[in-house]
Amino acid sequence: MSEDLVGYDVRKYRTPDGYTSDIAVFTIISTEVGPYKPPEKTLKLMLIKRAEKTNEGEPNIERGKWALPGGFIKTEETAYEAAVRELREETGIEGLKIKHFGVYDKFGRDKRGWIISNAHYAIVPENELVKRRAADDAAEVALFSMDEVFKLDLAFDHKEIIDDALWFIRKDMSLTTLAKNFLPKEFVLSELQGVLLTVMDEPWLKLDSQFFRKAPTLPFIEKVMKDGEPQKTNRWSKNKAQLYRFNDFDPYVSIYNAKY
Amino acid sequence: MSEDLVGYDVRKYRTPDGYTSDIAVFTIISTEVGPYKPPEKTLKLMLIKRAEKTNEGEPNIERGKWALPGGFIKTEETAYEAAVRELREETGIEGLKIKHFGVYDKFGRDKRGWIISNAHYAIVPENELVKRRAADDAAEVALFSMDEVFKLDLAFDHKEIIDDALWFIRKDMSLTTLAKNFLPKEFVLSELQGVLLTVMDEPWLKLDSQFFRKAPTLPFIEKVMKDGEPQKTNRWSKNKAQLYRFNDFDPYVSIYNAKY
DNA sequence: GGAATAGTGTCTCTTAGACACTATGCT
DNA sequence: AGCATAGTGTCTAAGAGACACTATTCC
Repeated sequence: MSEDLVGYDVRKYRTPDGYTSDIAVFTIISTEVGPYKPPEKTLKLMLIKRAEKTNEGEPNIERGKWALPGGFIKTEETAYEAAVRELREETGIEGLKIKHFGVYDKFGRDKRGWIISNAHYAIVPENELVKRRAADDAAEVALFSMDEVFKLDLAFDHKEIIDDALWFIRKDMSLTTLAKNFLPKEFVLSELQGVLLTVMDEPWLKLDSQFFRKAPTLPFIEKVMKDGEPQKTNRWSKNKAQLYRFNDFDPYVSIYNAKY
Repeated sequence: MSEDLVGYDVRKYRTPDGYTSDIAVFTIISTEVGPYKPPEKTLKLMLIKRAEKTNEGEPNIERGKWALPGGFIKTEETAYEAAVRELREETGIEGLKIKHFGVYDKFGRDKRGWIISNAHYAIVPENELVKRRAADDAAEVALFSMDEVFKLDLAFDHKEIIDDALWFIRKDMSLTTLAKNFLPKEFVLSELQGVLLTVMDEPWLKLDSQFFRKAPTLPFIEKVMKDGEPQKTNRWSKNKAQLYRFNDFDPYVSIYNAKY
């Protein structure tokens, strides 16, 4: 502690015992259900199984339980930078959407002392997940659907953090173009529909005729064109389908002129 | 630090030197412009002037500059609880809307060491602000309009925090019923219009005929009734105006079915 | 032809947006 | 009467929602 801090009552203003970043890594996994059919999509969360022993051979805290990847923040690093670094260390992936969504600082949440955790969520396109690998004190890495996650024995207060992460993902999926982080650069309307349906539950998304009419008019996506010709693919169907991409339009909505 | 933490490299995983809460206290001040006229409303922020000396007589850090109220978090307290406590200590007000919106943990933001700040915003209805008083190391308290705030010499990285707070207030005003925290329990449509206009800038809000037609249909406000009769007031006009209140409806919007 | 994906045609009903108009009450 | 606030009447055009219909391609 620097000398300027003398004069503050240490008993009253205790400094934290640790400062960490945790990351809820989400992806949407496509399960092929047959040729020329859009695959089923499921939202999955990456968790690691905590090792039995630390690197020093001591019994690890919360050993054997499933936990969010994360760890202590290094000197001269912010919580966000630590999240980026840890995601790279534990999965080998870079350049992803990472967002800070909360602070968990309740005394007693970690038995080792007053440990403050900064919670982030990250979105990984599924094709990037191939090269993931366990690291450091992580014994095992696995993907779970949300149903499965809440049946697990989770470490620390990670159940609460995951609950909150899910809430933020749903909110940001509705209010921002977060969906683009789950999709390839160029995609087909049924892929967008599939991603939205893994998280949102609005009737017009399910009715094809409504969705296919409305979606092309959304101001934040546009047809992929090449030499003046619209580009199409038959990735998922016998019939060719138009490719779309997200543009830079920044949507803004308000409850005061929404539909209800 | 508890014994379970031995084994972690202290040079690599430095613990923070301090953990604080800062609060951006907003209010909307009405300036009377004449009898039977709706008052002009202005968004204001409460700031305190940092004292020249600490309680111990030492020269204070960032002395003389204007700063957000806040302070160190006590043992076994969360950042949110500290914000509630500090707002009470510095203004004498309780039971307000307080929301955490960010963490400021960049190394070097405070010259005393690695001090992490949890930023909150709070909304105060203007009539509550009468009883405010300076406290602790605060020499002076004052309200500033946003124009004035950004001309001041602000302490630490508080300019950045205030910028962000303003962004969150605007967003939450559009997306939640935050406006109700600026209004009395029962209000008149022109009051709601005034509050929204201090922060938002949408054309239909300014056009009376559109606003007065649309607002009564919003699902989250309702007419105040008494004995089956709609309650009216002539608080602001010669003509009697209908009173409204917020109900418990929780609005939900999405960019995918909004208007553009 | 059959089956599946990817759309389009057309109708109805509601709402946004614009602008003129009425209602009330104080001076 | 004049003026200010607080609304309402009425028209037009755009969009939501529903359902039937077409288009393409593989088997």
